[in-house]
Amino acid sequence: EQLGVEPAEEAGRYEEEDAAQAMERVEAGEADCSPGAPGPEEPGGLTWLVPEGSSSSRVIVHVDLDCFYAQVEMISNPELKGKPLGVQQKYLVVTCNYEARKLGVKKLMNVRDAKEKCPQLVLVNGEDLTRYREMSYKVTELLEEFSPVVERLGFDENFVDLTEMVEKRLQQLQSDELSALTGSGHVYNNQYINLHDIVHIRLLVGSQIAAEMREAMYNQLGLTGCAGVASNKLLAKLVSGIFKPNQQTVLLPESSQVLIQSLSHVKEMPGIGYKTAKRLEALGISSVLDLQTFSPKILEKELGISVAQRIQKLSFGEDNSPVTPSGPPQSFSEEDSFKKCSSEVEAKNKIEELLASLLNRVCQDGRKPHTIRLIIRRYSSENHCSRESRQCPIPSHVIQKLGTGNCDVMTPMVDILMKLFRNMVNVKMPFHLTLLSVCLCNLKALNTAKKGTIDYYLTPSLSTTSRSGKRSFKMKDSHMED
DNA sequence: TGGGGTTAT
DNA sequence: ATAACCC
Repeated sequence: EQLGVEPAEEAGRYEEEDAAQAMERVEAGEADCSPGAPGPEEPGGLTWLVPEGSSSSRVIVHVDLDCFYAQVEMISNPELKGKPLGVQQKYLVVTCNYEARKLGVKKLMNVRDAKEKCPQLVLVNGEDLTRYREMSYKVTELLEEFSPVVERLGFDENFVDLTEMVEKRLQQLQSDELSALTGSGHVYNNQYINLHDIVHIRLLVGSQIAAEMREAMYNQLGLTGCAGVASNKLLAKLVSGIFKPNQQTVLLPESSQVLIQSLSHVKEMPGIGYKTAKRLEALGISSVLDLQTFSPKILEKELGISVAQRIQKLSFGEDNSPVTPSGPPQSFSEEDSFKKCSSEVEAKNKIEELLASLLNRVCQDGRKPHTIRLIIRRYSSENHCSRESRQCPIPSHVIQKLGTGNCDVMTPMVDILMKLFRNMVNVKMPFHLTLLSVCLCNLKALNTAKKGTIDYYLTPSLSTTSRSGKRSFKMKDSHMED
């Protein structure tokens, strides 16, 4: 899968390969992409080519795992490998492996339709996300080893800013190695590579790193995926999907217009969602070119200056948003959907289940949530996706009990949740819910406050109760609650 | 459409 | 608290 050796029309062939074969191809590729650059004279490295970071352009990689849930299931149970496999949540096949896709199964397909299309389809239940979530974080952690700036997008996608790493590698590069420099994977649009162009060079080095990332994912975690390398997140994401599965593509700047113009509708642009696409449609905007050429003033008036300016820049392939390190999660939530819940007792039982799982997760995380939220969805024929929520601070005495083994923290928290429930739902009237969700958020690190510091005396658990067992002075409640 | 996530207002 | 976006 060395640059330049793969004509686009051959890409389909790789879908027949298994992951191991494809990986072997990656390693076995022959150098091919050098147009025969002149050997730079300076023996020390390439710093002469890069005048003090004059190139402000970035190198971003988007890493996208192939049918992630299905891959995790096949690792859990290798007997599933080679069979058409779907992952089921309720009555939906939320994702499936490539065997199943070949037989006509699509993502988010109804189980009935899928079974009709593909009677041999093997289904596994994927409503419990625990193993997917754990594997997802292993991937992110692996990528963080390459460079700490990793942004998660869902469970199966990550952005990594490779700019600094590429700079370092270029400084290490001996000048005579430049003429032999080769990227890895496909070049979008089969574009000609100019090794005199520092931007090309940097992106090629980015593609080498991307290949190393995919290799590490396969060797260490057994996972395959795609990667896209480009100068910003939008383009990296768009280009990562060009050759699938288990392949990678680099976008050189001269082809960015070809890439974005290849989208058949503005809705395909990441950042333009369902609502915005509908509003654009009402303005007669459906293609990327429509959006590029639309009056900015009118667009600002219709969508607000923020959205208008952002999406119009996106339509030109411009995206200056940084890769924001995700770090640990901001919230933990568990939800369950169902046909009907119409009694308080029923709701309480479901809420207890959700909360019990959450408490395990939050306990493992180590940080403590300071806010709890209950979310419901009411039955209604039209507005299906609308949800309502109520949240409140978790009392500090409950926070302190979190993670302390046999202490019953369920009872006070269920009491809080049921108050939130009755605040949203008039239980004296008939009701019909189709979803319940509990979210623990506003996570704060454990007390690292040291004795003798201000923090120590302002930290209720340390300065009042835990030292002597009795309060040495009284804290104001307002300091102890959120 | 499921079972998650994020940020902006 | 909701609305938009992402998977």
